[in-house]
Amino acid sequence: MIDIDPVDLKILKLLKKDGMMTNRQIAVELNLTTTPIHERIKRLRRDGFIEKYTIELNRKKLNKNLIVFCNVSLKEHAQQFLTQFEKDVQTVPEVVECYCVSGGSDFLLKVIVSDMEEYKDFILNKLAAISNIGSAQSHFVITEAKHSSIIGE
Amino acid sequence: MIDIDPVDLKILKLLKKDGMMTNRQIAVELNLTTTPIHERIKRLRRDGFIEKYTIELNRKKLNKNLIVFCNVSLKEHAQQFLTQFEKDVQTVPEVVECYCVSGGSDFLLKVIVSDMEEYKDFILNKLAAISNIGSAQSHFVITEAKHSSIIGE
DNA sequence: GTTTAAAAAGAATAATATTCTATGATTGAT
DNA sequence: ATCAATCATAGAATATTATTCTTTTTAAAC
Repeated sequence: MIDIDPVDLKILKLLKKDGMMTNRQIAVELNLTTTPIHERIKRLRRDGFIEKYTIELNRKKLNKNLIVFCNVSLKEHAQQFLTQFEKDVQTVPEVVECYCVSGGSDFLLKVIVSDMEEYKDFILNKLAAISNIGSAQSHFVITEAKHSSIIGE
Repeated sequence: MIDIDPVDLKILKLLKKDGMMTNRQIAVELNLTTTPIHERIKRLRRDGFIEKYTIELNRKKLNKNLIVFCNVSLKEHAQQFLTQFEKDVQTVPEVVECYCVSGGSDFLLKVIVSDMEEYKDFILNKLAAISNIGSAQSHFVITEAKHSSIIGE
């Protein structure tokens, strides 16, 4: 696994900010021509540094205005139960992220819904439907104060 | 604020999966021609449903293999202290996300670093340097079991 | 100083986006 | 029921951009 150089890092930062930047725009920004930019991006994609191109959606416009972090503990902790929970959680669209964590609980879920009523439905009909749930503690997001990337802002 | 129709939603899902899909590819997928696809995407961008085009990076390749959720409580809770903390946290690159939450603590931070040593440095030299910190409790991510979008998988 | 390899430049071609105009369908009013 | 108006889509022409190939420059090693 070879490392990336400062030029690669600058390209990644620019594409993170705007994935539609043309090779020419990037080239101007970095005082290069389009060819090396094109070759570098090709390599960064081939080697997996860039996993994919995607879009960022506006939660509010799509009527998903409530974020809740939910700490879940299981009753049984044998491996089969842990992996079963991870499997079950895949099928619940409200659960956007799921982490197996150390500390107070077994899993941390990031849940995104439209409002409190939909969250109630999630807890009562989706989460409770999963077997082996011991306890669940909800932390409602009041403000999303920061949302950045692993490479700078 | 007008609503989006099922065709718009399908376009958003396709672009979420692959932001580099050409209008023609999307058109073939949805049994349309390139023009309506182009017009719809232009509208979805203009109206803010699509916030931006971007790339997804590979954490491990970039040597960011440790995710930690950190519950932070402040000593003082007057508004000025809350907003000051939110401001301070912006300058710390290791903090990728920051939420003001209800429940046990004031803030939930998502921290991404290369390893435990870098996390130690974050706690001792970055977080502790911020004023008004009452307590901080770390939850280390063992497994990232799910990572999806607000529109389906 | 010469050789070698890597990176970048330049130019030509292929693919795509973008715009303009035209057609068909739907809606609302008379 | 008919007409006008609006909207979504289609088709075609143009402008951008990506991509590839070849050449030139740069840097390092001997």
